[in-house]
Amino acid sequence: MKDARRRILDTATRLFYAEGVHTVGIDRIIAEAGVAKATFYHHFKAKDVLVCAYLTEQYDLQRVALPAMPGEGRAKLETVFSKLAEIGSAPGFRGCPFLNAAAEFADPAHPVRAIVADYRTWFTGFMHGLLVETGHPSPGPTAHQLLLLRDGVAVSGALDSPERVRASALASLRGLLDTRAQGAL
Amino acid sequence: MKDARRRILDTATRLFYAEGVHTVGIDRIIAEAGVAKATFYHHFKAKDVLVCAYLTEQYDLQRVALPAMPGEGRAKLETVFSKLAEIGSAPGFRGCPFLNAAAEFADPAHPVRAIVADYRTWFTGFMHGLLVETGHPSPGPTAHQLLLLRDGVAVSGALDSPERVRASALASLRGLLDTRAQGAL
DNA sequence: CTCAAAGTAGACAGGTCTGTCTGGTAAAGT
DNA sequence: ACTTTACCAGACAGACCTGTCTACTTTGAG
Repeated sequence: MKDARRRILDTATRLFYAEGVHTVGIDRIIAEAGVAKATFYHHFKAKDVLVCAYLTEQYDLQRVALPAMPGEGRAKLETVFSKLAEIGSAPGFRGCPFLNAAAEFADPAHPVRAIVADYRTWFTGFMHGLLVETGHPSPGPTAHQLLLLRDGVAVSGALDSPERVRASALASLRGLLDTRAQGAL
Repeated sequence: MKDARRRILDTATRLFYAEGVHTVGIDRIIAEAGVAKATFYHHFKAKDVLVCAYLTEQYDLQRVALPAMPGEGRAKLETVFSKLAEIGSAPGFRGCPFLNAAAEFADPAHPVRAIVADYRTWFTGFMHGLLVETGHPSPGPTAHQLLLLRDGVAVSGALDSPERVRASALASLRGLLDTRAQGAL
């Protein structure tokens, strides 16, 4: 079967996300994916490579899905955060895969951290673009504030009761966009 | 020496925070603390107990330090977030110990997660109290929004360049407090 | 048809981890 | 003087981890 690599990556995605990268071993992945160990190491030179492949795929998925959401400018911002809050309050949500992975890899020089940094840079730029569309007076600082909000939604969705997340996310978004105190102080 | 327990906890705090809980082993802790293995297991029945002691101590420290900060009501809120941003942009900052620990313990029933949940409940209540002092019209939802902001500051301080964190934290705080769109939508 | 690529099963080496245990020392209270 | 408590040094068991290896089978392209 040609889809052994696909099965490995799907299984790893499920287990890494649900239980963490370090706690899930290769033996578990190959057992649940139904592949032999040699097959695994044929497709992925080491476990770290698999972890990077997992995160890169998540990055690629978001990079396609978020810009494809409906709306323009401010409406799209509301749609994006509404969707983020919906995901973050859904059952099975275990936080942002990038934040969870970064917490498990303390070394900032690790390749995993580079992928996380790339994702964050991309997300901030995506926010910046939408803010420029709306004619926001300080898109740079505000884009970073929206990154903070995104992180808060992801963390709180994983750790707190999910009911409040959606309301807080949208209220915060409006607070950040409507205030007159945008700049640094 | 009676301070073996203290040395163990100090060493564990330093290593757990800097490198993560799972990646730091008992052997490493006892070596750097300069204690025998039997001494370690005399004071802490298991590694998990040490992890809980580490987090509980961090919780206790914050529970004392934050309310003791200067100011009243809104001024205290600004002081608190200013301090959080300062810590979050200092060298050596590796994120919030509670969030990092929670990311390493996927099981919500684990004792570590209970400590994290307690901390978050306490922090939200602390915010709520300060908001009530300021006469804020919707202290409940806003307190939760400030929890999200706190999470964002902690995460971004660990993963992004620290310069922007302080400005974003205070601008976001003002945005959340000054907006007219507080409630759920 | 042939042959390389991709697959299976599973043993194995070498390392790390937690937690237990033995054995002995030092100090401190009673 | 005695006994308990805390401490040190380090061996050890048992589990688990990653990554390599042998040996064999399947499959698909040329």
